Amino acid sequence: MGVYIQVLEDLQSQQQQVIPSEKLAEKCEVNSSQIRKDLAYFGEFGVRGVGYYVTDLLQAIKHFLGIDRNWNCILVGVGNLGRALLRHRQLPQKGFQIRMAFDCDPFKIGEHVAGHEVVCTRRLKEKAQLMQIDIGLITTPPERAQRAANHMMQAGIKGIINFAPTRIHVSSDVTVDYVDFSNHLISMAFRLSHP
Amino acid sequence: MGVYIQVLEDLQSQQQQVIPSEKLAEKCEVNSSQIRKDLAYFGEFGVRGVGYYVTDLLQAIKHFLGIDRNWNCILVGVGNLGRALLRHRQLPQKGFQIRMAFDCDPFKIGEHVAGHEVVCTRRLKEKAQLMQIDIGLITTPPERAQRAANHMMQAGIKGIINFAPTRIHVSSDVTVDYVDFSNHLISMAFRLSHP
DNA sequence: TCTTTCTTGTGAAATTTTTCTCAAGTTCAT
DNA sequence: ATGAACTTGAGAAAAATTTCACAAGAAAGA
Repeated sequence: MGVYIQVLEDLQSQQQQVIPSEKLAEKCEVNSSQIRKDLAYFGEFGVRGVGYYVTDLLQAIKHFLGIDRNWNCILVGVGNLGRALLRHRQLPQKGFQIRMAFDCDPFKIGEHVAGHEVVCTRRLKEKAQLMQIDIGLITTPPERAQRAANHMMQAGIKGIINFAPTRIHVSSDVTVDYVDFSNHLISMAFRLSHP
Repeated sequence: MGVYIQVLEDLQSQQQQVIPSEKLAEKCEVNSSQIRKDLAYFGEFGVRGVGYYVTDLLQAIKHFLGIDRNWNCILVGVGNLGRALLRHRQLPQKGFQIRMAFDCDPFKIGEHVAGHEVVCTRRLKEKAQLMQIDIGLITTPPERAQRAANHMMQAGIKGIINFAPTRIHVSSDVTVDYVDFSNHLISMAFRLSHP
């Protein structure tokens, strides 16, 4: 689904107004029926004999996905990955604002990264409750991930993205998503060794 | 599949010798039949009435996935994400060694990041061919991703992982994998807005 | 040895996802 | 107008994935 946005924004910046599912499929490297099914899922946006109006479609997809608004995020764990995310320009561009950064290392507390002061993780609840935070990003080492998740839950955060390579346990009203690049390398290793 | 490794390594470090699919399923948050199907796919590793021997299983999985060896990688694009990957300790630990780092920015060339000298991207072919490089990581801005891919193909690299948010075109003997965190944030936004 | 309790591996069933196909709507040249 | 060329939306078919259900093997106590 994210691919559609990527490709459509590209088309938009190239001033292309309309695109048929066949061409869009080519660019996204998927089957065109797939695209038509997906797009038909949230309304009739195509025009028969013509195709899809890029701008309208993009807006509709974004609305459907819930990214036609801003989302407040916080990050726990200011290591290499944490810093990369804090500095990543693409996230705010897509409506995901990292509002605060936390770490429990006294050497990091007080430091500034990409305009964010690093705050002690213990103060997460106190700080995060002042603002309505939607999403928490965990970029700690694996042994600290669960504690970070606990702090987030105490602050009422309902969506957690865990970049640490470990499972975490959360109450049933919290959604967790796991991200681990090593998986991509592993999958590549597998594909290269089974030609 | 990567989850299995994560959980099994955890069990191994806890000295647990045997685990039944039911318990493993719990920890991986998947169905136990699923696990048994997956594990049976590359041989009969379980023992009926007992379960799976953690160490043997782990070794078998790693062999099957092709990660019981080292893989030589290079990276193009020494930005925030590139630096995070270069410094990431987990990758070499799992057998993925980033051997060289390239960038086309004259200010970055010559700089050292986590023990890697940053080299001009134009010298990629010349440099990479000295060593047998298996996997190329693209962490450039999107507009430079295709060029990076071209350099990699010229150096005979058959596996590319593209972290840049754009599609790239490669010859049919090259495998590409796309990685984009914004997708995880988008998917989270979707789940939070459809409770 | 026999019985009870576990737990795997796997065929069958159920479910989900992907692809095929085509009627119906749109555009454009004539 | 009319016909030819396109393209969507959606039902049907096909393929892939996930789950169920249970025979058969293993362990342990009586």
